[in-house]
Parts: sequence; C-alpha cells; structure tokens
Amino acid sequence: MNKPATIKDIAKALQISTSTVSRALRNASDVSIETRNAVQALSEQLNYRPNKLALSLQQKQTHTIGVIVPNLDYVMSNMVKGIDEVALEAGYTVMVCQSNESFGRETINAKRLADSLVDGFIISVSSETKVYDHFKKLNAPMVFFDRLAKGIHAPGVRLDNFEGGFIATEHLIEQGYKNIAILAGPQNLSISNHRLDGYLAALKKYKRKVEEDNIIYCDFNQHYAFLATEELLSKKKRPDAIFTISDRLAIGAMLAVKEKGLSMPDDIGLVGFNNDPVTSLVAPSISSVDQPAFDIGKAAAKLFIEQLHNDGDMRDVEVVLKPKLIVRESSLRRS
Amino acid sequence: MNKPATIKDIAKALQISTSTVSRALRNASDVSIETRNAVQALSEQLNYRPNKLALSLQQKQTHTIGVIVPNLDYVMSNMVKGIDEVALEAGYTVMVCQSNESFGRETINAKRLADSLVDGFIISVSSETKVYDHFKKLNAPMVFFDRLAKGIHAPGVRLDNFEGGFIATEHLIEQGYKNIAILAGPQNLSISNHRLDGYLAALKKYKRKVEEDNIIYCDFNQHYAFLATEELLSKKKRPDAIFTISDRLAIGAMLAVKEKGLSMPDDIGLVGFNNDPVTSLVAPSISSVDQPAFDIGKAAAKLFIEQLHNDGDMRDVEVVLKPKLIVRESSLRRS
DNA sequence: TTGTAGGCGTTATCAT
DNA sequence: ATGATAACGCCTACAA
Repeated sequence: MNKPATIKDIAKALQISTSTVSRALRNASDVSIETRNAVQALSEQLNYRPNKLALSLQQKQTHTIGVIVPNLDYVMSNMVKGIDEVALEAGYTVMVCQSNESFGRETINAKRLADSLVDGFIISVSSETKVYDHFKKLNAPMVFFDRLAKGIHAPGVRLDNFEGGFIATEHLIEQGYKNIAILAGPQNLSISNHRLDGYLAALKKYKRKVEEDNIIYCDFNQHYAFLATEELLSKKKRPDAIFTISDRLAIGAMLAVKEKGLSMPDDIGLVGFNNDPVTSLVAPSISSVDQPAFDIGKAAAKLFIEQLHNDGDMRDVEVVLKPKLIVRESSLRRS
Repeated sequence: MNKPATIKDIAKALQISTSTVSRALRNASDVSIETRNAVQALSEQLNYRPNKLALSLQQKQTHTIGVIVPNLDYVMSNMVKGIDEVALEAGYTVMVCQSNESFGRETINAKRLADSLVDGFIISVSSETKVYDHFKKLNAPMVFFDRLAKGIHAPGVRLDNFEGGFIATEHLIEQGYKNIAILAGPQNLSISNHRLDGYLAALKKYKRKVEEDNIIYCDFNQHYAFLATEELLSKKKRPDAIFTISDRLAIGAMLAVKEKGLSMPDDIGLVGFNNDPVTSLVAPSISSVDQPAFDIGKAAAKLFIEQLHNDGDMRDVEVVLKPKLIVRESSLRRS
C-alpha cells in the first residue's frame, strides 16, 4: 500500500538535502553526528530500504549472477546450492534459470538475463547445445561449470571426468570382468567424451581390445539406456559389464539386465556415475562415481567473483576436482 | 568491451531526439515511416537492447517473480518448471531461491528479492517456518504453493492433501491391513496435518480405532524415518502397515522393515507420497500418492499473474488439485 | 511529426 | 559539514 520510503522523503522530513541523507546512511566521512543519528533514526522508523534498481542503474552493476543450468536433478541442484552459498556470502543474488536441455531455452534465458539484469553468468550448457555464439554475444563475464563450453575462452570448473571413467573401468577390470561396454552420453558433450576417454585408457592400460560396438552413445534418458542395453545383451559376444556415464542410464541398464533374467553382479557388472542417492536404494545397489557437486558449485562461484574483482586474465583457469568411486553390490564379485 | 548502445546513441547518430527514438522503437503512433525505419535499422545494427533496469526504475515494475522454495527435490523442481513455463510465456523472468528449509535463509532471500528486484513472490514455505511476519512485511503480491502459509491472507495452490492421506489409507485398509501407522511430517506444516487428517478420516470411515502411538511426527529425513519405524516395529502391538507422507520417509521405513527381517507387502504394507521415481526402482517398488507437480507450479504462476493484472481481491482464492494413488508392490497383497 | 523537460532513486562531483 | 547539480537509461506529458 504505502510506497516504500526514499531518500527524498527522509530529506524532506528532516529539511536537509538528499546528498546529506545519502552520506549519513552510508556512515560516510563528513557528516555531523547529530544529522547522522537523526537520519538513521528516521530511516529505521520509515523502514527505509535502498532501491537496488536505482543503485544498479547508477553503478552499472546489479550484484546479481545469472545461473543457467540444463536441469535441476540431484547433482545439479547440489551444485547450485554451492553457488548459492558462496554468492550469498559475497553479497550477490543468484538468478537460476533452467534450459531444460534445450538450446532455444538456453538462448532465451541468456538474452533475458543479459538485459542489464546480471553482472555475469555461471553456466552449465545444455546437452542440445553444439555452438556457443549465443554465449559469446553476451559479452559479459562468465564461468562455466560441470559441462564446459569447448569453443569459449572462459574459466571453468569441472570434474576430472577422464579420471572418473578410468577408475570405474579399472575397477570393473579388477573385479574380473572381461568384456566391458560403455553407455556414453551425447557426443557433443565434453563430459561424455572425457569419461569415454577414461574408459578407453583403462582398457588400454590393461591391454584389453576395444570393441567398437561396445561403445554406445545415448541421450541422458533412462529409456534409451534400457533399449541400448537390451541390444548389447543380445549380441553374440555379450558384454559382462557395463559402465554408464550417469546413474539414470545405469538404472535403465539395470532394468534391462533384470528383464533379460541375468544376475548382477555375477553375469553382468555395472557402474554408474553421479552417486545419486537412488544408487544405494535399488537392489542390488549400484556402484557409482561420486562427484563433489557442492564443491564444484562453490568453486564456480568463487571463480566468478574472483574474475569480477581481479583485473588479471583468468580465461585460462580451469579448476578440476577429483571423483571418487563408491563401490556397491552391482560390481562386487564375491570371487 | 564496447558498452551497450542506448537510445541516446541512436538519437545522436540520427540527429533526432531521444523521445522520437523511443517512440520509433516501440512502433508508437506518431512517427514518420522514414524515421521509424532509420531508427529500427540503426538499432538493429547497433544491437540495441533496452535497459531493463532503467525501465523498471521508471515503471516501478521489474517483470520478475521471486520464487522461494525450501529445496529442489524431484517434486519441487517440477513445480518450479511449471512456474517457469507460465512465467516465461507471460514475459516474466523468474528468480529462484532455495531456503534450504531454513527460516533464516527464507527471511534473507525474501528481503533481498523485495528490494525492488521483483514484482512479487511465489512461495513454498520452509519446514522450519512457524511465523509469517517476514512475508507480511514484504508488502508485495504473493502466491503460495504446495506448502501454504496458514496465517497469511493470500491466494494459494496446493494439493488436496487430505484426499491424498485418505486414499492412501483407504487403500491399505482395503488390502486387509488392520493396524496402520503413519509417519507424519513436522507438526507446523499444513501439508503434514492435512495428510494426517485424511488418514484419520479413513480410519474413522472404516471404524478403525486410532492408536495414538501409531502416529509419529518426524522431519523429512530418511534417517529419522528409519529410527521411527524401528520403534514402531518393536511395539508389542506392531503395526502391519505404514503410510508415510513423503517418499523419502518411505525409503527410511522400508530399510527398517528390511533390517528387521520382515517381508513387504506381506508382513508390512507401505505407501509413500510424491511418486518420486525412486519408488518404482526399489524392490519391492513402493506405492505412492502422485501429485501433479508441474500443474501445481503452472497454476501458481497463473494465479500470480492474474492477481497482478486483476484488480479484484483474490486473497481468498485457493486452487486445490487432486492426487492420484499409484499402487505398486509394497502395498499389494496377493491375498 | 518531433522536440523539450522532468522524473524514477541513487550517488559522485563540485561548490559553499 | 552540507547543498546543488548532473548523471545512469528510459518514458510520458506537454509544447511546438
């Protein structure tokens, strides 16, 4: 109802100028104690709150960070929590937008936020995104996290996905699995490729042959994983273990294995990725590569704020955090 | 690098006044075709984008909605998606803040957003929140969803939680369970109480005695649910079915049942709430009350926008959507 | 059809 | 120690 009080109101009431009020409010240097007290008392009484819009307009910064994420699943929402934490601490507000894995949505979100609403961006790219011009156009500070934008010269925080793929595969090898397949993700995503590279490196280290048709690219979709696994299991030379680069894929794979009447971990071993809580709830529980999601978010926000305040060129900075394998029933042979 | 173009730049370049540019840009009434074309051409060339800050300052509205949610779990993130959808359509941007179920965070978030950043709020209250003064102080349009604020006279969208509690309990009764316990949520949350009321009503309808110690209030926390269930199962008069008002609680309960060596659904029946995907993945799969999360979000956003544009008093509007019971193995007796 | 002036709320600069 | 003025980018009377 009653409009928020402004500096003008206070000035008028106290018969002083707005500039004095402004100074008094900010405890600035040159203000008499009396006026300061008077101003602060009245401002409190009127419940004065500075208008951020006006401030931002004047200072050309909004103290707001635009965060664009492809979804808000378990891992992502933890990362966002990490961003939130650091941003809040540093006096920044966070605007979270979901692209729903859609390139179009991502573009719209970015444009909107760019219209003077945010000081910069913290972004994880959608799985549909193959070109990055819409980000370049933003012409604003940005940090990528989790899913980086290959073509863009900007700092990033990510998991060591290669390592993740490696330890998962190595573990399966050590458990005695001979013919290990992989459900990789979309080919344009670097996380997908890195995990695949880790898989390949592990095979190589242990001198295993790479079977081309043991490598299946599929979207982050449980149903596709189900179908892909069905196909894998009906090959003549059936794999005896599967590494999936996400837990959702792992669930799909597991359902296919069950339907086929095969037992896990005996007939088929399985390792997923993300350490989603669901992995410990299904039977058998699923081994998974854990990533420090919260810390990745925190690191991204820190990097962003650092970039904003530092003048140095940070475009080459890439923070890489380590994954950890959580071994559960799905890949643990009694042997 | 190069600062964004402003109306002034265009005006100067074209040797006309800013007001003319402003008009031309908006295809306003009185502008000669030539100038309009010239302006629009140049604005495109300069990649002109109106400064939303300036606009908001002037028009006293930001076209931004502040969304405050306790968390971003499966259900909530679907609700937010619904809000997003409608808001985007209507030309609004959404700022999502998580309170992490903390009263303090909720208050901070609300205050920050209120500082001229948003036109209003769409809120789901944290489980810690027992008083609502911090919302009243906002003095801005707001709509509550999912978890409503009892003390506040504002429109809301919610599930028919009573109905949800009722159908879950009735189903258990129909399956022949005799002694049905409930893991209710925090006592201050209306969703918790409504589901409990539905449970009580079902018992009453079928003339079952209500055992006071079959009613356990516990936080939305899997571990508490585990402990609570352990306690329930060690009573002399052990319950033979449990209705939990969230799936996370159901998981905790299930783990306790398994540890106790009891079988499900034979010894103990179980029904959860939310229809989280996890319920269909565990063994046995868990029956659960499904809520139309996406639609609830959409309805909330619609209500908000309506409220903003309508002058009518909508404070008494309460949209209530219906739940649906999804029956799975955990409560289906072969009998 | 176009231009001028004032204002949205704030701060920075320059006087006084 | 305080005030006046201009500016941030835009829009809307009102005037020409």
